[in-house]
Amino acid sequence: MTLKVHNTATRSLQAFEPLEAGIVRVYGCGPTIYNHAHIGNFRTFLFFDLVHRYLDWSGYEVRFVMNLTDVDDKVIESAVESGITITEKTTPFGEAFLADSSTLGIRPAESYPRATDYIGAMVDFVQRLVDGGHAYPADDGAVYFSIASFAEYGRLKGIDTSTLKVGARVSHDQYDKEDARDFALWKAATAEDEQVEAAWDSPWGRGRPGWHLECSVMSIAELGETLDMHLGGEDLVFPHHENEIAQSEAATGRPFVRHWMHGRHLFVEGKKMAKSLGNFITLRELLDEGHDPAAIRHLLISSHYRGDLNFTRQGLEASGSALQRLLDFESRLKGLAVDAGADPSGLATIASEAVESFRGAMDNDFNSADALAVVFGFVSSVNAALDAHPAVIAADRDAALAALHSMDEVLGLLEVASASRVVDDDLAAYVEQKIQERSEARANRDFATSDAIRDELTGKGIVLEDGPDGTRWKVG
RNA sequence: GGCGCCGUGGCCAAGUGGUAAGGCAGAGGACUGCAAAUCCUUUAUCCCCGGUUCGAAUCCGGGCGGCGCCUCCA
Repeated sequence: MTLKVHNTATRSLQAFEPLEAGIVRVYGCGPTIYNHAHIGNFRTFLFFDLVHRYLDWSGYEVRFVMNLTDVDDKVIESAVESGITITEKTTPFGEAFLADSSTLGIRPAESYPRATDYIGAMVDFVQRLVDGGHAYPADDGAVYFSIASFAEYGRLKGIDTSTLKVGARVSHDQYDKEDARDFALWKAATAEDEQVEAAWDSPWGRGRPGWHLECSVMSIAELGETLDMHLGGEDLVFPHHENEIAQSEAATGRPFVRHWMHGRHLFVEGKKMAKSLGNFITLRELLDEGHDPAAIRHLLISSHYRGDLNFTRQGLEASGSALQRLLDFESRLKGLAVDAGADPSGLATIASEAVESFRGAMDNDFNSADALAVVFGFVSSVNAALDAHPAVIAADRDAALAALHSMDEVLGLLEVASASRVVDDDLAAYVEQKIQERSEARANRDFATSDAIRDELTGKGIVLEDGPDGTRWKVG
């Protein structure tokens, strides 16, 4: 059993092996924080989370770093419009992003470096490239990376850069590049940059870093010159990651990334999510509509990260139902009566087989869809076994519960669901008391009273389930 | 124009050579005072046409349909 991951650079599955045994260095390309992240962004970040959690679950020491881009064209433009500095613009959105991530159960990264905290390192990096003949200052005050100096350029995307339709969609007339394909490492500051405090001193005058530069500099600073994994959305393959490889390897002379992994973009109601289509959906909107964050998490990980995923309200409802099945199952196990003299139920075997199947699914390039199927197959098997064996020994019950929770350490579904379903003690006590009253009524076959109590609780969002061992309740 | 992806039951979605996981929804039954939860049964020759093979959803060729990147973008 070994973990196999899809590497964009080779377009094939490769056995994963970290550079340093037992430790995995992962860098994820994070969001640009000039507005709220949308659920498409979160599909990608949930993919990162699956990688993060599964590597951890597999026993690796995971060093996971994700940047927050706080200076680039969009940030500056947005700050100018708002009449504030880039820091004033990005600080609240950075906080909102981390809060949203937490709501979805995304595990915190080891650190979230921001570009503006690494300006000095970026200047040094650019200088290093200039000194090495891989970059040149131009008359327009910018410093460009010379693609001609890096023979491997285009390898990641698998393109021959000479065939690029240069200038087809972007005017290059305004730049003083030696080669139209060259990209900016450092840009000269404009009046607007100065206005929003997005300009710094450098050997080439006042300016600011180019977008591609930050990831190289920060990942190397935080994790070293060679990363085990570098994650991002599919849109970043070219030119962003291609440029990162060029500048990083040109500067260090070492392989930059061992495994490039890219997640597919989310669709919404059958269409690409785009501002022009007006179909951007933020997490906050969905929560305001009353959707459960755990159901959102379920939907966003219910398809393999490299496959298509069309986000629909209907699908979200289905995910909510699926999640409820999981919660009911957990509740059934927790409330299970144990009997030291019970016959063998086979639960321990079912549990260990499920965990192994789960491992197999996740080892296959983090196939969360398959892993989810394993979990639900496990649920069915155990439910059937429990129907056949009303009482089990404690070890069997504990094995089943442990397996469920172990798999959930990776999927994070029950974890998120329980976090959003905390019931205050007063309500819990009230419900317990009502259930007691209802039990007495039922014992007297006073079903009118019994049903009245149940209806009242239903009105409060409490669902009752009568079983042989008493009445269970849950937040519906 | 270049590079690439996808087309599996009503909906969603696994499955890369041996005769189709899982979720949701639907139907029938069991259980229940009635429910809920659960269980059982039930719904697919995998877009089409050829080819390779003892055998293909899975490989090859062609076609039809949908889509992505090549530009800031998760």
